[in-house]
Amino acid sequence: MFFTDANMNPFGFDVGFDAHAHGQCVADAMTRAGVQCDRNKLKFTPTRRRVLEILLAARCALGAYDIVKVLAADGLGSQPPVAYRALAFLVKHGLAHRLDTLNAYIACAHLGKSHAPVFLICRACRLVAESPYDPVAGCLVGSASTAGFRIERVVVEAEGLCPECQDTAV
Amino acid sequence: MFFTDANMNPFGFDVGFDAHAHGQCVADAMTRAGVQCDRNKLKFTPTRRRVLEILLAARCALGAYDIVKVLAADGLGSQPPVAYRALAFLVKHGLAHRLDTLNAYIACAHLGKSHAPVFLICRACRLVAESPYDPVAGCLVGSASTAGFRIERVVVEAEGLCPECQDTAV
DNA sequence: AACACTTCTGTTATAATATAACATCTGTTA
DNA sequence: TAACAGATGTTATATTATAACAGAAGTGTT
Repeated sequence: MFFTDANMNPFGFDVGFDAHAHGQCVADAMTRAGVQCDRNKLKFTPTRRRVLEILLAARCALGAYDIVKVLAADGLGSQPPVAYRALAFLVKHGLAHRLDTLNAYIACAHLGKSHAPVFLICRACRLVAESPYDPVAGCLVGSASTAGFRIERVVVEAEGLCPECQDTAV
Repeated sequence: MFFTDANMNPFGFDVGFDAHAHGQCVADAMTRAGVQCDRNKLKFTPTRRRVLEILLAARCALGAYDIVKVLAADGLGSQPPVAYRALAFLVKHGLAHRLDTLNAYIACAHLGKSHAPVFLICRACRLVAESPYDPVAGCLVGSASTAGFRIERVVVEAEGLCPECQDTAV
């Protein structure tokens, strides 16, 4: 796993689901997601549930078509729009994130907290560490708005190798 | 244009080619690119030249297939790999950048200086401001390496509206 | 219950982005 | 000149994403 200190590093990165009973962790996250949807009067439908479950279980970034395959195997819709719609819902409501540098999706590791996330992405195993606070965005927003630019979204993604992959990967 | 103070804001963003004789500016940038290629023993072939010229002239982010269309009109290769190869060359050697949030490409606004760029991207007009220094990366790299993660590349892209587009765009 | 309304689902088709693979050409160097 | 590395041209295909429309399911109103 990435970090030893209670799964956190000083910067606040959190791998989310590692070095523990993962099944329980997924279940907990699903419960929290359900509560959050209820509170916000969002419909946590079977497809949306299942897609979040798939992302949580995977622990690493999945492409939309990876999701399509699993859904099809499950007997849920087997066409791309089914997965894309569920992913759009999850991303819109902060239950998952899209990684623009990978064209991939990952479950949110900080459910419930509003945040502009920062990612560390291992290019070998695709494991992703997510930090909930974004020092960059803060800095950028102030500076850009001084210049008259109105920032709506900041993407910060760092690619590299996680400790596990540094020996084996090229 | 974005910034009034000599085309720079306090953060260092630079739109590169605005509010001036753009043709001359493109020509200058092409010359600098040529010099840089010579110095590094890189082959600045006609297709590569032309693609950089197209990006410089456009001033905003272009998709690979925008390039393909122009190349085809020029009688240079008309198939996608022609454009992708030239873009790969330009990006690899720092003459252009890829914007991962847009799947688009833009000429480098800071030729010759090695830099990990930060972008402000207007989602309406696709004009892009580029900062050559990356305070984020510095911060991230230190923190991530403490955690054992080896960062190889950091992507920082802020999307929003430039001053020109804030009134007209939704 | 019947209705209008909105949202979600299922499906077909297609758009947009990107690369694999291979033959050929070109310049450089031994 | 032969051998090599790298650049180009071309065909085909992979990968990622969305448009469009019909139908089903929930919600609220009369």
